Amino acid sequence: MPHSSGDHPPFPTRADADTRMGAAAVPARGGGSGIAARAQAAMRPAAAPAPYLNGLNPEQRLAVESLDGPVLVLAGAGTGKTRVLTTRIGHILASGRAYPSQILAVTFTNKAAREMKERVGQLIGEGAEGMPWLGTFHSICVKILRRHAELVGLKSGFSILDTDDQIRLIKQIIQAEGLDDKRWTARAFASLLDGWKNRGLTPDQVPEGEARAFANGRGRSLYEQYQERLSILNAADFGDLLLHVITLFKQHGDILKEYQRRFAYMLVDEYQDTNIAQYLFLRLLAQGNTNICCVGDDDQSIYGWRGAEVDNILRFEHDFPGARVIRLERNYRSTRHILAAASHLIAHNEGRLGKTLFTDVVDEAEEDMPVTVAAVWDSEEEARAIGDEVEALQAKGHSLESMAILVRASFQMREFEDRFVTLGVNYRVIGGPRFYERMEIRDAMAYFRCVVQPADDLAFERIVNTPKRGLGDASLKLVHAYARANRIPLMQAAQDLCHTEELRPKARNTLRNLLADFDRWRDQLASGMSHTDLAEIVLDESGYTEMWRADRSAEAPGRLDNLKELIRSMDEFESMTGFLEHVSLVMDRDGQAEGEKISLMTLHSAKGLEFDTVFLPGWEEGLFPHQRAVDESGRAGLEEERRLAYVGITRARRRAKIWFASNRRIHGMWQSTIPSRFLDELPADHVEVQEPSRSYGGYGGSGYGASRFDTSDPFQSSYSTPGWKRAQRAAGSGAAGGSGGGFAGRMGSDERRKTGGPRTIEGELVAKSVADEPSAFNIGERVFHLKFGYGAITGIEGNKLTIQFEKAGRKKVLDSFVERH
DNA sequence: CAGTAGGCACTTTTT
DNA sequence: GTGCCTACTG
Repeated sequence: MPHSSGDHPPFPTRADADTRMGAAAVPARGGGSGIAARAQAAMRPAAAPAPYLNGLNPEQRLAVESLDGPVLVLAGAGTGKTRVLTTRIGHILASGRAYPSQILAVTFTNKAAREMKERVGQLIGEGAEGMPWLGTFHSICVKILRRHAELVGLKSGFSILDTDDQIRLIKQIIQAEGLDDKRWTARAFASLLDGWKNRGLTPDQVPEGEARAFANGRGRSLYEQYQERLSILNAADFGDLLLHVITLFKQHGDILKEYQRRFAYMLVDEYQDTNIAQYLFLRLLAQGNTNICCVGDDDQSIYGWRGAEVDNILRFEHDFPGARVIRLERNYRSTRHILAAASHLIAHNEGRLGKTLFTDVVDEAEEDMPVTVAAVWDSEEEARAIGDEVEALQAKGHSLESMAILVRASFQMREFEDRFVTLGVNYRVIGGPRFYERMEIRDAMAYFRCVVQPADDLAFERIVNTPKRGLGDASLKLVHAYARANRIPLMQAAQDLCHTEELRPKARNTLRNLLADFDRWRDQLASGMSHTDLAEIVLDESGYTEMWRADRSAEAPGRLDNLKELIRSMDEFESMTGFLEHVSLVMDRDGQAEGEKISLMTLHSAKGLEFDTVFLPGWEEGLFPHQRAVDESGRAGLEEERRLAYVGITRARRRAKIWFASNRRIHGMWQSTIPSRFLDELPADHVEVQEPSRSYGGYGGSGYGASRFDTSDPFQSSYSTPGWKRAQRAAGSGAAGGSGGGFAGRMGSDERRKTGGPRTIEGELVAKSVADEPSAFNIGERVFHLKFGYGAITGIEGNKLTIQFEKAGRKKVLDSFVERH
């Protein structure tokens, strides 16, 4: 369908209005009933161009209308990506090209799936139910697998293991192999396994070298045993959901063909986050039908560490011959300063497709604010200063909802929480442990699983002695051995053992009672009791609720609340089984929106969100970019950190405020830090360096730190002057003053550490936390420390010193941060 | 078998 | 500094 350039306004006002109005912490919603009505109108036969296309800019429109063949939409931050996706679906439907059931639309998270469902629903004017194949990779794969489970060695009712179950299962296998489970931890193997599955590797496909590297060459055999156990348990882990489908497609061409035929159009959101397995899945389907549209932003790929392959998006044109690449570069979210800062920063990455974002967004209410960078003495002052700014903005009438603090690592959150509690500022932490990952919820779920699936060994193990019933290791070992010997589920083994003399009478009795309980609950469920009532009965009669009621700890009441909430949420499901399936796939819970609050989260969980004001604390070498990312992944790691910085800045609509501290407590020890290299990479024209506040120097301005600090770090003193960039570069090549640690070659090559010598790669600035040599200091020596001043050494462990400071009290510090006096 | 003390490690997180 | 896991002891 040819499109003329005259039938839409040059500047799409709708999306613009959306970003301007929304103060809420959610992506701008597109359209309302108006669009729905227009979409419906569009479905009537008419010669006029479909009205739902009206608000789109030329590139967006092209992306919506290029329906045939592979399309890659490179959508920069804030360029209306979701809108394109949903409108494209609407367009496919409205133009009568396919039925809703013929469209495969995959997202990464349940949240994204939900949002898309909602928006498509609005667009086409009907409930979300019309799109059975809109969902996450995992939920779609489960749907496919349930139909063909037998072909991959499962039964259709297979259960899905969560990470917890997975770890416990691996631990059992490692122990059964007689391996040292401290040297070869279950956690380590789990992540190895995860990596393999992310790459679509079945046990026989794991490269020899990698398989050998674990447990003295037994990696492959462990993987095989693990899969065998899963098959016996009739269970699959998250990785399997994709892997099994890939195997299924590869081994059964007829089935693959069926799905290729079924999916007339395929859409993929956040393509830069796909891993190899997901890529293979798409690739197999796209072999029969090339109408695949992937939307993503290579600059926002921040999940490489969990298997995402930026390469998937970088290689798209190669992988899908004849692909059309459409760039969305008009940004509807941020002011020019924010966009310029982000673009300039990300331009330092090499491995990218390259986009040039531009914007017309202006903040009329205030003068166009440059991105600000502010220096503070330590993390405490950072929290104090940001708290002050939050209150100042609030006083000017800005809502807390429009602000967010984005940190690199969750340990940074605590100080802000403390500060907000003190100030009485309402805050909300986004991310963190999910509802269904809480201990009490998992325990409760395990009870339910045992009722529904008597063969669910992992669930049974979890609750057999929770609450404490006196069924300890000894008794459990017997049950285990018996179950394994007879290849039967644990519960059945327990049943059998109750009729023998092997168990101690007390344990036997307890066990018999527990099994009788489960039998009774099963009967009740079978005889028509509602699953919510049963759930309540199970938790009460098992003594589980009582356990928490009797618990005196602070969390106990909250846990009881969570259990109530769990039971309440079961109402929405038809059966216990339906509920369990939902929970294993949808591990999140929305809600908690009440009240006006500032949001506190990691940079990772901020992706996809936007706020008027974004605070970005902790821009220091070692923390951001994180030392470990650089150490473990070299240049690639650094580039991913930079993308994270890009994501952080581009979350801001109006104000982006960056902070760095000169001192931070890491692993319980105070360390001097220097500003992040990312600060160097911001364009001076769009950045304003804030003068250090009066409190700079900490300790009530006693001054002993500040004066010393100024002279000891050339970069610091010059940061607030126009020549700050040059000054910092000078600091890079010259002496690093007393701030400790070698400062070798900022932005060096990505070569791994040279053999021998101290670790000084890529501007290693965080001192080593392990001692290579005995400390040069002695107990009793008088020393000087930048942050704490003078003190005497009272203890030494390697390079860690315990010092009694004259003003600051007793602290543990690294020896490289003090000097003799 | 259960409660407690010392040891260790500690980025990011979805399904 | 703190939380979590393990090993020891009552």
